[in-house]
Formats: sequence, C-alpha cells, structure tokens
Amino acid sequence: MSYKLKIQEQIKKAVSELFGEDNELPNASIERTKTREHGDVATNIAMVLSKPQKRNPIDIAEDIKKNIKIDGGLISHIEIAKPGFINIVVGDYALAESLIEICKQSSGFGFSPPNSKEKVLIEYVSANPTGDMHIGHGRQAVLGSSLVNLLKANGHEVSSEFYINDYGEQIQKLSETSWAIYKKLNNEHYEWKEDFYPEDIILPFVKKILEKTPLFTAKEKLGEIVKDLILESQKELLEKCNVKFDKWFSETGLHKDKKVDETINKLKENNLLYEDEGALWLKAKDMGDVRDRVFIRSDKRPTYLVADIAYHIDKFNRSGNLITIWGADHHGQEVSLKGGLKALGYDDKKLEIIFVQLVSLKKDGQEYKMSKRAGTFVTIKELLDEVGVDAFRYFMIESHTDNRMIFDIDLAKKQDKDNPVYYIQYAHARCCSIFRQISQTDLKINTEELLNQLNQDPTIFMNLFKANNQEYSATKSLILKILDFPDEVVQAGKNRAPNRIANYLKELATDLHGFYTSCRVISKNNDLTKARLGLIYATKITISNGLKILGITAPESM
RNA sequence: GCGCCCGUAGCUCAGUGGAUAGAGCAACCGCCUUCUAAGCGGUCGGUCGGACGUUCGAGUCGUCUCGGGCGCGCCA
Repeated sequence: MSYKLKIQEQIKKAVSELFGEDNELPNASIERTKTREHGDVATNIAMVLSKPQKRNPIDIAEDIKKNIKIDGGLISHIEIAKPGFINIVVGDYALAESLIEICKQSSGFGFSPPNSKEKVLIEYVSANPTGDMHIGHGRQAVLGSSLVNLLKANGHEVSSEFYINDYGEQIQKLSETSWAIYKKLNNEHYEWKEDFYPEDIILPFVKKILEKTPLFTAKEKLGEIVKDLILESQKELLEKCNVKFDKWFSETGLHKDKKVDETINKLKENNLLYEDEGALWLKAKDMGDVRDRVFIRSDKRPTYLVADIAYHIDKFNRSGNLITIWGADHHGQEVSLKGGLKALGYDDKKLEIIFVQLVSLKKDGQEYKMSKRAGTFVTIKELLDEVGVDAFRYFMIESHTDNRMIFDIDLAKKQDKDNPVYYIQYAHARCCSIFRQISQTDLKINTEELLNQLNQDPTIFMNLFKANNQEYSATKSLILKILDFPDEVVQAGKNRAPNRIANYLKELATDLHGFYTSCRVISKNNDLTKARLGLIYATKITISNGLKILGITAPESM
C-alpha cells in the first residue's frame, strides 16, 4: 500500500471517530502539494466537512489533527493552514518502505496486473491506402499506440486495429490512377483526371509491379496490387515508428461477408431509413445530426458511413469497449454513427471517439494548411528521417489531442538537441552510468546483492535521510516524484492522455538532475552509497517504465 | 447560420475545483581537479481573450461574448 493510501486511511479513521462512520465525502481529497511550505501532501477534508458540520474548518482540522498519530513513521508533522488545509509532512520511514516496494516491483512498478480490467479495442490511423501518410496521421499513430500501452499499463486487455478503406470511390480512383500511369509507361493513350492521386506517389508502385508482371488487361487487378503494395509500405513505415496493430481489418471483407447488407436490413426493419430521390436515407436528424445522411446511393452502392456502422457492430461483437481515434475533421460523423448503433441496440456509451485536432504547418513564420499542391505537406517519413523515432514520438505526443498542432518545420529540424525527450533520456543514461561506475570502483558493492538486500530492509534506505538540508530536500523531492508515478499512470489512462506521462517524465528528470547535482552517489560512506544507489535504481526503473508507455527507448548511455 | 475543439509568459506548451499559475525555447548572469555540462543555479517575463454567475475557494464548472481552427457531399 502506498504511503498516500495509508495516510488517507488514518484521516478517514480520525474523521469517523469524530463525526461518525456515515460521512460520504466525494469532494474530499488528499493530494500532493505544489510547494514544500505546504508539506508533502494536503487534504481539504476539514473544508468539505465545514458545511455539513456547521463549524469553522480550522477547528475541524485541529480536531482531526489531534486524532492522528504523529510519530515520524508514517507522518512526521501536521500543520493547519489558512482556509482549513491539513498539511502533512510524510515520515522518512514510510518513504524508505515505499522504495522497497518499487525495487520489488521493478519493471512492473506503476503498472496494474495484466488483463485485470475489461477488454478494450482501439482503432486508429485507418488511413486510405492511397499514398503517403502525413504528420497528421503520425500524430494519430503515436497517440493510438501510446494509448494502447497506457491502457495495458492500467490493466486493460487491449487490442488494436487498423481499418483499411479498400472499398468504394477512393479505391476506384486508385485503380484509375494506376491504369493511367500504366498506359503512360507503355506509351499508350491515357486520360489524366484532375482528381487523380499524385503521379509521383503512385508511379513507383506501378513501376515495381511492371518489373514482375508487365502485362495487364484489367485495371481493377492492377489497382488491387498497387493497393496491397501501398498497404505494405504503410505497415513498414508505421512499424518504424513503433506502431503495430493486432489486426488489419478490410472494409471489402465487410461487404463480402454481407455485414453491410445485414446492417441495412436491420436499419430498415427498425424503420430508420426512408427513400428519396432514388437513395436510401438515415433519419439522422431525428438522432440529433445536422441533417439526414445517405446510406444507399441511387446507384445502389452503400456509403462509407453505413459500412462504418457495420464495422463498429463487428467490433462490438468482439470487444465490450471500443475506442475509435479520428481526425477532428471527422467529428460530423459521430452523431450518425452512434445514433445508428444505438438504434440497433448497441450501447453507444461503450464507444468512445477521440478526436485528434489537425496539424497545420508553419514555414518562415507563416501558417499553411497541409496541401500537396501548395508544397506544404510533410510526410511521416520525412520527419522520421530528420529527427529519428524517439524525437518524432515525443514531438507528436507532447501536446494534448484537443490542441491544434502548429508544426514548425524549421524548429522540428533544429530540435534534435533541444527536444525534451533527450532531457528525459539523459536522466536515464546518467542513472545507468552510475551503475557502470560502481562496477569499476574497489567498493565491495555487488549490484545484484545490493538489490536483493534492498528488497527487504528499509533501514538501508534510511541512510538517505542522514544528510544536510540541500541533500535532504533533493532526495525527498525525487522520492516523492517517483512515488507519484502509479497515480500518474491511472490519471493519464482515465483521461486518455498519454501526454501526461510525457509531462510527468520531464518533471521526474528534473528531480533526478537536481539530485545528481547535489548528492554524490558513490562515496566512501558505504551505507549511504548503497542507499543512494537504490534510489538511482528506482529512478531508472520509473523513467524506463514511463518511456515504455510512450514507445520511446531508454538509452543506457548517450 | 448551426455543431465540435482551442484561446495561459515574446514562441511552443503543462496545469484530476485548492493555497503565491508552472516548464522548455529565446534573452541576460553565474557553475566542470570528483559518478556524462545533452546538466545545475539565478535574472527577465502573466489583467490565464473579456463579462457575469455557481462555490469557503475558479485558469479549471455554467451562461453570454470576442478571436482562431474544423465540420455541415449520393467523398472518406
């Protein structure tokens, strides 16, 4: 049990002794303080109790304080502050005990037991197989893969999926484009339409195919192979970014298996469709949408939206909880998708759609929309080649998904050194470096033996606190920060916000660097050296576990 | 016009209703005979777009308003 929970229990006990057991206080909390002047943790419980008890919060706080044991073990000091805060200074012994727990849990520190929570299926990226993925897809890819890791860290059974839009207009257009390029390469007459995909992107794929199979009679066949090649290249690129999917789900398969027809029939049975101008429409406006939506075109082909409902039904049949990540430009589809699902008896609250705001570009101080034609288009590959996968992922995960990302190309290129990811990685490398050093000294400290010792005996860690003020302060800050990690993982998971982990790691790195600067780890004092080594080990583990969630490497040296 | 998202330091952004709003970059001043200076310490920088409300307490919640982005196709 964490020191925080232990303190919480003590307070609960004190409160129930004073005011009775049945005090439900949803607004009461115990949280880490921002400044040392307010202790290490604080609770607002006296202020929350003030109204129902009709008493001054300060008086209540004083009473609670009297009922709490202050012996330097769990709690070493309590102070009542202004409006009614109870500020608590955590005892050194409780911290030493907590450090032991971390060493024991090691690479599992901060993580809930695997598959201890419900199943979640996350669908993301799902880019069209029609060419290069831009950094907008990159943002979704990094978010999605980090979220997969994050929810796993929270104990969920998670699977991930990429929905391949290999059906309909887009793929038709891909066939037409490929066919025209094919004809051109054979010096035959060809027609180039305005809305075709860019020649420079499709051309290499067609060329590659023609090396093996020079003759084609059907453009659909050619288009099919081009699509497969593009998919393969997307897969490779995403894997380079540490983005992997458990399943690549084909939209065409959905049509072949009559899943789309089934969905249409069910919607018909439920009287949710009507005919107009030769097309079948969903009564979406009744569901709160801005207008009704076409589900079957007048030429009898189903639209993307009805296929997406069929796809989500398929996902629901495989997993109780769904997360779908979309670019913000798709938010208009949410109401009809959820409305359709709800009307067919699925719980739309079990489908969570995360909208990732768009990425726009900044070049020479001016903002642009990403556009191939205007030359303001940055692909994942370009950026990846420029800054490497770690910096790429950090860049993409750093800011919250609700924020529009304005991507400064020049800054990103410059950022190879300035990127905060190196600050975090350097902290990890420093920890590793100390362990390398210790093996070279004549100190009789064997790392493995030390860790075995640290697993059981808190008295070794008590040596950490025999220090001057500056050392003590740096040490305690670092310990408290490490101990925040499990809470951060939970909070980040609940909020679907892996960027919080990035933020947390930055703060942890700051505390490590601070500790490193003011506390020398390897010294003549053997006990102190052991204790500090243990703390460095705990730090290293925490950074590494956090970076693992973000899909970023934790280098041993830099 | 309607719907979704965002307005926090010069720039990029953090900030589960808590106390004196924080980092990084940029600018300026310091710190390497000792475990990696990709580091540390300090200075400068703010009407949290604005107004009203809820609350013991609001950057955070609500209403309104101003500014920006996106969407409102028989495209996906």
